[in-house]
Amino acid sequence: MHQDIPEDWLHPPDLARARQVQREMAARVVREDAFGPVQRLGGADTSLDRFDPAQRIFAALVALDPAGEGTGVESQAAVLRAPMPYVPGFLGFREVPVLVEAWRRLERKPDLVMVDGHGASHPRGLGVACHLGVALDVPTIGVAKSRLFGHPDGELGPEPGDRVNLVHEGQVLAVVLRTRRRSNPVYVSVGHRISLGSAVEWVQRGLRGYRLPEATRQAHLAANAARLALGMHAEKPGPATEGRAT
DNA sequence: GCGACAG
DNA sequence: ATCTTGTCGC
Repeated sequence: MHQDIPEDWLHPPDLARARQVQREMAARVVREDAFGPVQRLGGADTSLDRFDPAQRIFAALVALDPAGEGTGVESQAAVLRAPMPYVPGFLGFREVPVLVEAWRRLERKPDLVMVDGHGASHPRGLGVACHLGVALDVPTIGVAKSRLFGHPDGELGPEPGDRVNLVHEGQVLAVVLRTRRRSNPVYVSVGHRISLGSAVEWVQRGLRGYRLPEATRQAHLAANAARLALGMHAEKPGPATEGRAT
């Protein structure tokens, strides 16, 4: 029922092709609200150990009740060998494949997903949040903890709720949002099938007293837990080292 | 040529 | 991204 994802969208042969893919996929990003009632809010994040000789990346996809106090409804994890090293601007090619695997394991798919990382606030308009959203054709929001591209419009106020636009050549790429007093801001951007205004609203609505919205916060904890749990098993160096989790 | 550079 | 307890400040 779900179309297959083009091979190059997940595993381009080289960086030149990857860059080309990003431009193609960026053209498919929908920056308007295109989703129904959010009965389940998703959170996506990955975890890894720099020194893992197996180069594994653990992913977690969690589903929460948007109105709940953070109680996760479902959580799925997956692990894959890193397709490529980390290169700023190409994070999607490292994280999306394993995130897609975790997504497929969810029994019931979230209606909107908050991804840890930038969305459209990216050099070519395809941060990991857009990448995942377009690949799955699912509504996503990018919630990053630091800047990648563009510059803050002005000075950010100290109060929770204060915000400034992240701009580049007159275009608004994201909203730099103060979610907590005395905490660094988060960068909220369009992932897919949502407007920037709605993205910011959802992030604010998803806050539960921490710097990050509960969805990505829980995803972070789950990805970490998956790594610590599954990471104990001795990995086998095989030709096709593709693992699973749950 | 020199910085900047999500996770 | 991750290694890590207590501790200083609001």
